[in-house]
Amino acid sequence: MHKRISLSPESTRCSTCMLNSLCLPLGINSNDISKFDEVVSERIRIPKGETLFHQGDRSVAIYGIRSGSIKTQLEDATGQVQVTGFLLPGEVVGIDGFLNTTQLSNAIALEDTEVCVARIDDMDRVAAHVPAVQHQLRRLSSEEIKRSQQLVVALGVLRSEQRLAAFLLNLSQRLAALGYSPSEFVLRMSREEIGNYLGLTLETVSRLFSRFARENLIRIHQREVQLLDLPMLRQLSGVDCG
Amino acid sequence: MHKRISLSPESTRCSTCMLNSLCLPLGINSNDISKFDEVVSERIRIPKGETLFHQGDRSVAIYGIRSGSIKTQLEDATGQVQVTGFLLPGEVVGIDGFLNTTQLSNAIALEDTEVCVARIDDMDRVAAHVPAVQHQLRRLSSEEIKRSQQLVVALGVLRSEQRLAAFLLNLSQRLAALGYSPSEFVLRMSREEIGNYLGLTLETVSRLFSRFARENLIRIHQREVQLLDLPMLRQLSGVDCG
DNA sequence: CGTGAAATTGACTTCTCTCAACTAGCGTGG
DNA sequence: CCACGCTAGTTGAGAGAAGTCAATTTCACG
Repeated sequence: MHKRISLSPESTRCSTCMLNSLCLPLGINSNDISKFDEVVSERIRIPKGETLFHQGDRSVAIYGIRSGSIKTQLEDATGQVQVTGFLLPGEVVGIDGFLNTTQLSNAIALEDTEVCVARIDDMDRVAAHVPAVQHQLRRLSSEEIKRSQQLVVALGVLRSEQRLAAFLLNLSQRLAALGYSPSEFVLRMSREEIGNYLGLTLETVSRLFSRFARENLIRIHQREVQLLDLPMLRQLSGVDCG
Repeated sequence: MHKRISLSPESTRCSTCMLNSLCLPLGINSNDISKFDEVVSERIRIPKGETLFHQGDRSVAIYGIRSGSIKTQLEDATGQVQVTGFLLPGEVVGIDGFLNTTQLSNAIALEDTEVCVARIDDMDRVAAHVPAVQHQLRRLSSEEIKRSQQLVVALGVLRSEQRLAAFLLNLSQRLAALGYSPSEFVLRMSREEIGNYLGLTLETVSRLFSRFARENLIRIHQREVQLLDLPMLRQLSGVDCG
């Protein structure tokens, strides 16, 4: 199993975490936030490429990402992979499993990653008498469904270039929310992983990056991206145009 | 608004409904099932083509389908449509909205349909002191995520023929659970709606039906389908092959 | 500095869409 | 009851998008 870090009183807890306004305790006031300190008992370190949980595992917890990043993916019997999400710090992994008794997806670290563990039975116990926590679980479930539905729309109605543009914009926006540059970042995933997320081959992803660069929409060198023309990318993605 | 039918004591209630083992009260024992009679206060009739709720509406209830069928779809600003599901009797519509404060999708009747209304505040009130009901809501949320993820996989990794085969098999299985023939049924949706669900054009759907018929996998005449070769369809869908 | 994985690029194939013509079936009203 | 018109569905031809296979290139890492 992964390296577990028990949280001593002097460790960073939810109440003192920089990410608490984005992560598990989102929208919970400072009185109730301490309830999360009660629930989040430990952290786990997951080295790059290692699995946090497997599809089919009994669900024991949900995980707030403290640093690093995680991909979730579904695998069928034939070994075909559909990546269902790339999660960043402050985001929560394992909600789909929380609602079920077993995990629906695999969660794999894209880089060395640290996650805060909120055990399901602790969550349930606390939620029973803290409506804010209950509400939070519902919000997280709703987010999960929205994310999934967004992906359905991308795969169902967008063309490849629109999917990739929307993907870059989505990342940009989420990184901005974390205080990073919205226009310059490093992709933590390979072309193949992007392809498995967007329902495209790695070659198509690579060609599109090259084309976007040729059209001066982005600059890209390996995994370093710079978004040069956000308005044009937005228009291309077809998400907002009327 | 739609025709509302208040439920008098002698009306069919959850406790006496044929569908109760599939619908809202699934897996709830006969003691607790009467709690649903408390929650399900009325039924609504939705004529074919009419909308049960719109994307953006404040969520007030979840709906168990008593008869008929419903499609749910997302629409973006450009009017592009992604159908996210076709729901049959005994299935529950509006869970995504239940978790949110507003509806995420539109729900439209494919034929004259009757739904049982479980108001969210009633549900929450009852759930607070009936764990079985709470558990049930979680189960329904989980089902919703699974459904959505299944669609993601279909759109992301399956080819058109596999999508359509999987679609037919899925319908077949759900109809069988209702006691209908798994091999002979009537499609309640148009080719275009199937296309909008599977991320294909109506022409592609039509061509695939013709091809399946030519290959003696199915027989199809307008909306009447007969599945002639279930094993072959299963193999084609790629869902189970090793 | 060499090796291997990841990424790029090209040539070609295949799948799906688009546009268009045509057909079948259904409902309405004369 | 039939005729008309409308909608849904089918089919074909051609275009365009994305996939496949293969050859390089780049870069990270030992």
